[in-house]
Amino acid sequence: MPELPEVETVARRIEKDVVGKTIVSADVRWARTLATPSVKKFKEQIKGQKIKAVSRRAKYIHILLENYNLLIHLRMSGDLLLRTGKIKPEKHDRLILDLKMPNSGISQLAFNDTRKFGKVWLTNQPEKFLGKLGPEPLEKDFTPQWLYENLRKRKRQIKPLLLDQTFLAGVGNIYADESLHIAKIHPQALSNVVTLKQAEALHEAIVSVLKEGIRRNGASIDWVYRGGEYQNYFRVYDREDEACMVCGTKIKKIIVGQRGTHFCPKCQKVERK
DNA sequence: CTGGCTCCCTGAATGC
DNA sequence: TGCATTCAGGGAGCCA
Repeated sequence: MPELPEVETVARRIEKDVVGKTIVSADVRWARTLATPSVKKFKEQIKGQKIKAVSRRAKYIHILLENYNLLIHLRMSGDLLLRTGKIKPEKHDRLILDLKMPNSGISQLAFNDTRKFGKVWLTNQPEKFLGKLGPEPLEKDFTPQWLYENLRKRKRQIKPLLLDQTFLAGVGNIYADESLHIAKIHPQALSNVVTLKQAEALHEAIVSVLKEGIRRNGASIDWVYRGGEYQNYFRVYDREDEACMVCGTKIKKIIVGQRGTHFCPKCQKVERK
C-alpha cells in the first residue's frame, strides 16, 4: 500500500515525462475521486494548464500547475500510469488527463485505483490540505531530539502515533512495524515513557527503513502496487508465525489502533517504568 | 487530550 | 463447482 517510499517512487517515475506538458482535457470516470472541486469546475480549471513540477509531501503527490496545484493521494490501491498515444481506458481508471507537448502527440496520465479510496484535489491553496501534516522524516527538521521531545509530549501507543500524519508525515503500516522492530520497541509502548536512547534508535530506524524502501522502489503487496522489491526484505510485516531474523522467535500479529500489527514478542517487550 | 468505531471499496480468501 | 460471506486497509469523521 502506498506509503512514503511508494509515493516517492511514483512521483519520480512520472516526473520526467509530464513536466513541461500541457493538460488538454480531463476524463473523470469516477466522480467521487475528486475531493474538490466539482467535476464541471475541475474540467474547466485544469484545461490548458501546463505542468511545472512534480513532488511529494507526506503521501501526497503534488503536481504544480501554472495556476493551480493538483494533489493526489493514492490511499490503498492507487497508482499513476503514463501511456503514450490515444489508448482506451483500463479497468479501474478513475481519472485520465490528456497531455500534450507543442510538437508531439498525445499522452495520458491515468489515475488507476481499484478500491476507489484515492482522492484528487485541484486547488490554489495547497497548504489548506497539506498544512496540518507533521514533518517529513527524511528532511533536516526530523531529528532524534525532535522525536524524543514530541513523543514525550504525548501519551499514546507509539505505533498509532507514528501513523498519525499530523505527528509525522508519510509513515504507514508497513514502515511503522518495520521501524519499531529495528528499534526494539513494542508497538503498544506508551510514547510518554520512551527513553532518549529508544527515541534515537527509532529515529535511525525510521530513516533507514524509508530510505531502503525508496532504494528498492517501494513494496508490492498482493496485487496492490507493482514494481517494488522491498517486500522481499520485510523483517516483521506480513510474517506472522515466521521466525524473527534477530532471535528466531515467532512473529506475532495483533490489532493495534484497528491496524494489523506485526512484532517480535521477545525483541520488542513492553516498557514498564 | 485519547481511543474506539464506522465508512468508503474491491478482490482474494474462506465457508458451505 | 459455485455461490455467499468475510476481511484488509489509510484516513476522515463522529462519539465517548
